[in-house]
Amino acid sequence: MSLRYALLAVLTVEPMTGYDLSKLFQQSVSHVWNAPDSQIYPELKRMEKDHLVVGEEVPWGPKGRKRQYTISPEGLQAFKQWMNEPVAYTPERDPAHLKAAYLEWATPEGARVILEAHREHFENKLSDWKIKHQEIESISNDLLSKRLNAFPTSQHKQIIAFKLFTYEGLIQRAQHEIAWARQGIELMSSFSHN
Amino acid sequence: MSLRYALLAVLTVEPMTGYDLSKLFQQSVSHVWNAPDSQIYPELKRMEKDHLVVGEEVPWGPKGRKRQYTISPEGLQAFKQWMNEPVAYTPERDPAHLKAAYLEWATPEGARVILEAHREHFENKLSDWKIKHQEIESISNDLLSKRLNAFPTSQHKQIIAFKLFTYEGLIQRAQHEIAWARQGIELMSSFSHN
DNA sequence: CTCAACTATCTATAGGCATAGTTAGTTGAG
DNA sequence: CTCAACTAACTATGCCTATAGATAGTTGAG
Repeated sequence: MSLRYALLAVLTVEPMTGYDLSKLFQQSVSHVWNAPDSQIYPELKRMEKDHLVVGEEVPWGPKGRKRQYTISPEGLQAFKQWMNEPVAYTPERDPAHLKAAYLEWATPEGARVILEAHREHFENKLSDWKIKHQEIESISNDLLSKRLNAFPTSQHKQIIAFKLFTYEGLIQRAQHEIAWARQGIELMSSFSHN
Repeated sequence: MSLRYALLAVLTVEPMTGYDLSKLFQQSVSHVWNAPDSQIYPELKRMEKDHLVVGEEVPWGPKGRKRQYTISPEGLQAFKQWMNEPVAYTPERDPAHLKAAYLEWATPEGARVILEAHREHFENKLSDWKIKHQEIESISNDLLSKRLNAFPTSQHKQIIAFKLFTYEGLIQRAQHEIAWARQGIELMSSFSHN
């Protein structure tokens, strides 16, 4: 159900088409909540049916048409309500730690590859999240600029602070995962050296 | 697809019924991979159809029957193969960080409640994971004892080391999440104090 | 003996999600 | 002018998962 609210969050900035939202998700929102377009289009339709957004056909070129979605007062209220509810935590389902618990079944090389891949995976994440953090700090992100413009200057500091806080959390998590993978690699070495 | 391998991992120790596996998941495996019984029973059937496990009806009391599953050579091979493949990372989908990025839409009290709940959620996890860690260290876990008995003593240190490594990672992650929530709570305070 | 708690298994339903297409119009470089 | 790249939107399929409930036998405390 979070997809719905992730979409509403973006639509608080300005009206957008499914395509716009899909691109935005690929570029930026997907760092915290990934969704392919095949999920976004039907969800927007459902949201329209539930009156959370208003869809409107707008021309695009001579013959083309596109559907632009605007958040409705009802949608804004639903979003605010969700924003004041505690997070719905999903049950633990961690493929990396599941596999780690049974590494004795892997060959030494296999275990090493798995741990190296873990490190690499989170090093990529780390670099993505650091870029996002930088973007927020320097307000070089288009969507953030627009968002800030819709709020009084007095609130800008807060809005930025929450986004930096979010990405700082992700950066720290990535660093933790990298450190953990390194521990595992060291553990492997300690086994092969005796 | 991880559920299948989580089940195989447990079945490497000894044959079990769906009920046994379901209880085990609730008590211990669910710390890394949660699954309700309604998922376990049909998955076991599918695994039997795929010849990864062999099901056998055994009597239970005077009239009762239960179905016990034994891992097959084919199942063991499939498990070992999975254990030598890199982890299949799922796309980012983090409800807590999604919400955190838009905390300016929550009321100050709402934001505080969300952050406190995050801290509490991971404090509960932390205590669960610490208990598991302790259990592994002292080998007071039944399943682990049985697992060790099936391996030569020379390998015990390694098997234990990997399990400790797994739970150490989870413990560190919980500590990171708790620290992050605290940072957020402090951030909230800094706003209300001026 | 009886009842509650537990063991054991399974069904149903609906939603979320991954993956892989399909169709049609637009735009800009060469 | 034409073609590739892009914009735009959607469909299909199947798996995975959440939640809820159904059914039947067993065991042990009192």
